[in-house]
Amino acid sequence: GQIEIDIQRIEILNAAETPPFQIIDDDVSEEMRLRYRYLDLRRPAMQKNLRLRHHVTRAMRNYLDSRDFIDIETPMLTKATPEGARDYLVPSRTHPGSFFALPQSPQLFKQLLMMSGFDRYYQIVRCFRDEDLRADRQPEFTQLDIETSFIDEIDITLMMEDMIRHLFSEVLKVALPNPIPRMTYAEAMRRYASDKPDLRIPLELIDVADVMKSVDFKVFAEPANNPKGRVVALRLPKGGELSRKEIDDYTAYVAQFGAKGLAYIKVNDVAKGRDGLQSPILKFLPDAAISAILERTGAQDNDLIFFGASSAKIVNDSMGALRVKLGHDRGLVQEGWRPLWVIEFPMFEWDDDGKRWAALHHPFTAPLVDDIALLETDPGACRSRAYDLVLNGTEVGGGSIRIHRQDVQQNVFTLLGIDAQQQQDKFGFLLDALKFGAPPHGGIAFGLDRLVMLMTGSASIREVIAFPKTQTAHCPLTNAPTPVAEKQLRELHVRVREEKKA
RNA sequence: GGAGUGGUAGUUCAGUUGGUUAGAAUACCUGCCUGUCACGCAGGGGGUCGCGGGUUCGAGUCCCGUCCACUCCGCCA
Repeated sequence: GQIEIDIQRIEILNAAETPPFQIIDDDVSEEMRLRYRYLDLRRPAMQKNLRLRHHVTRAMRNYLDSRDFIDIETPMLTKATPEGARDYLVPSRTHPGSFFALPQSPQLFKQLLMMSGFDRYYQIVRCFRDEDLRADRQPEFTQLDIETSFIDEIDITLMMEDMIRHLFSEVLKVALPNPIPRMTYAEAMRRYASDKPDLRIPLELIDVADVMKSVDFKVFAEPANNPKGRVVALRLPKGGELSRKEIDDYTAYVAQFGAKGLAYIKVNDVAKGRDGLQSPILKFLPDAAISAILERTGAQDNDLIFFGASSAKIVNDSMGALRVKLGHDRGLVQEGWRPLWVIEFPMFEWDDDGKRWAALHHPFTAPLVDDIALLETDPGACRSRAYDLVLNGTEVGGGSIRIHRQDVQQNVFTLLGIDAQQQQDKFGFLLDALKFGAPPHGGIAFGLDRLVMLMTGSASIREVIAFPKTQTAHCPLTNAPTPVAEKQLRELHVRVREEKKA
């Protein structure tokens, strides 16, 4: 009611129908919002999100341009890769029976550009992965893709964190830590059971396998004595307030990560030792184990101590997730921005289904110089020159120094179970290029959608993408994907199986 | 592929142990009011209770299947 308009003349440029929902109201279902996305985008919150996204990409370009990076485009129609995510395929009209793949990332092209002498490349580029969706995963997403030559992991991460600080300072007027702290993968897994720890949550896991080795409780003793097992304690301050139902709900929560149960000890009066505790598992634990647990966790009156005991994978998956859930449920998440570099990832992880080693990052990642000998002797212990940038528990970027020597690249391919013939078929062009004086190089890719999601305080990347897809990778606005005319399919030499037709 | 939550008027939702004609708010339509600005007043229209099947004398409600949306697991080099 602050502006009064005295109308002299009125001309109707276009009549508007009543919208299907009240645009200013926030409480419309997401289904409706996506179906009428063009109306939804009128809302101030969405206008703000997309403008902030623009400010972020502008600040990225300004920063990189001032440091002599150049923006080079790479193909959208490219080659299907044997590893990694499922590809989106595009049939070729001119090559019957052959298909392009949309890029999962411009990884190999940007490495080739290093071999071409473009020693500072960047691109804000769409990537495609035909995998199931999540709140922070869309089948097409945007990344800031970067590659540089003659640089090591220290220098590139320092430059990149400087860029991220620049973004936050320019766009949000927020000063991020300088330097951004670094933590090895091993330490992150040990303390947080996660390779992307949310440092805002002041809860840590404590290893207790050593005191559980001889307890008369198989659930703890078996993994405590198994080299692939892990036994941890997680102290929840004031956790004594939890009801039986809440504890049952957490047990169900960890079950989805494969945990068979969730043991706990309620600490009523720590000064009384065993008598001050309450737990179904107390009878299995000798006094030495109990005092070690209380001491190491720093237990205080009215705390609850949870236990995870199983294979290291299940313990890490379940207790790492429980730590985050408890942090949110109990209001323990601290305010602010807690970026973190996670470094020295393992090169490989064992793929139980395929019975082979799989690249943790990607097959072009260089091994840590000190660990090169382990490639031959103990691949599982070999660390890589990979680094991830984690922000408040979300992976916002990841990269590595790459392999620039053909023989090392071939060795890694072989270790990954890619035989000589496949190496030539799938990556022959890379192996050839590495012969002609490939410089040492490395790079990183930041997930633009996730970064902007965090910067806008959004719960999903759909809030920062103008026209996102639903969980079934469907677009409610255009109804894509749709069947196509038989004529179109014939031109593409594609036949659709009858039972799959609508 | 799996687990969970939800699907009822244009929209957002309520709907009890299965029981008469499925409600509210808002939006919409008509009339009145005319210094309103979330106007107000009076009246009105509007429902395949996601879809299909079953149980029952009777289903929005119970059972089975299925589709859609969301969250998560698997998956995401």
